[in-house]
Amino acid sequence: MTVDEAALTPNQVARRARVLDAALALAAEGGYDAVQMRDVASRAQVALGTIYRYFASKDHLLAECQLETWRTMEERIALRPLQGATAAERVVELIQRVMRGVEREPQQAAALITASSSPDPAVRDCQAAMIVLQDAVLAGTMGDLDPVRKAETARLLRAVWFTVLLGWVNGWNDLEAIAQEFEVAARLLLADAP
Amino acid sequence: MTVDEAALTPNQVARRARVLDAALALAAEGGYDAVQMRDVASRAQVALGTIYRYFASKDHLLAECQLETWRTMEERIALRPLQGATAAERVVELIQRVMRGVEREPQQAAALITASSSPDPAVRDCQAAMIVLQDAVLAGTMGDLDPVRKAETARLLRAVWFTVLLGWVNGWNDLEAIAQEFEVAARLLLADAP
DNA sequence: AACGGGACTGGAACGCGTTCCCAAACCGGT
DNA sequence: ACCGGTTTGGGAACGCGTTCCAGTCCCGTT
Repeated sequence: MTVDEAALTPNQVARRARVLDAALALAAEGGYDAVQMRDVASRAQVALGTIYRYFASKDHLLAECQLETWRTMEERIALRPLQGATAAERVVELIQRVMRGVEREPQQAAALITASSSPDPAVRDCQAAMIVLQDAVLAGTMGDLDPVRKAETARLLRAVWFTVLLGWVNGWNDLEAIAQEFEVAARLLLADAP
Repeated sequence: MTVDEAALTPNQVARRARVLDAALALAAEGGYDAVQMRDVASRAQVALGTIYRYFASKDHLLAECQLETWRTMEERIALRPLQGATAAERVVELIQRVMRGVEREPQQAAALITASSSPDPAVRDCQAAMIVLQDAVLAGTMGDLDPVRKAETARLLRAVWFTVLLGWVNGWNDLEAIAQEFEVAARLLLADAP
């Protein structure tokens, strides 16, 4: 099973990072299908089998990438907080900021989203971590509101967001529709929030 | 490419039905992974290549199954309408009825959900059809309300539903949590609806 | 009833994720 | 510097979705 366990030698840390970078690069170039494990291995200068010592599956590798990008996104949000006057405005602004990243590398974003909605059990922990992260960020932007309602609303908004993103990846709606649909949700759920 | 085009001979209709039945049976027994195209072929008494004349991919085959089950679900709803007094109650009742089917054949349901959230382009039409169906059923249960708001709310509820179902398939939440989460959404979105 | 073109069968073949194996390289402790 | 174990490299092998092919069957037309 994947080795991990905190205690990685510097070489191992570097290898792991090379693998993640290679996967991200291939995903950016050609999307999910272009991330082929043999190519990741050769681009990362690592043996194919070695990848599987760090990641349990292709989907796990990509989900780990996604988790990473989410973490940096969260930091960026913390550094430069959202400015909208109402909760609805701030939440919409949050989505817009994230969507800018998606527009920059659409194929990569689609690949990561595909992987992190995979039923592969190896992805579960990443999914759980991302859910916690997203709910926290969403709830964080909502100012002061009843904590219970804040948590509920965050979960609902995350559900809407996830669905429209997957809808985009799967080709039912375009990037514009994502923003619109999310705004509708924010309006309906946060009409009365400061 | 998949032959279809309405004009199927009786033999063809029967073959197609056998393939769908075989896929459903295998899915019920062992879930997504147990639906192996070679097994579907032999159980349906059809050559492997023939399946691909009717369905573009494994995911397409299963998504077509899912669409079928949704259609019959819709008919059943039409036959025995929902009884709750408020829109929120009816919507919750709707979900409960559907979830009863899921509980009866959990592995099958999980397999169909997995397939119909696949990025496989061959699945797109099925996804679009299911979205229309679900939105229509949801909007239909909501009594009289501003049509725009009804449509918006239906889309949001569908998003929540889809997300929690996928969460169940992927192992983040159990069947109980699905119902609860959906009830929260219905309460927040339909608090004031008759 | 004979004909011709599309559909079906059985099975081989291909692609890619994943697993396995063995020899070489690495790493912490002596 | 040496040793025993783990890890890595290189590459073959496996499983399953998908494609291809040659021969046979079905079905509407003449």
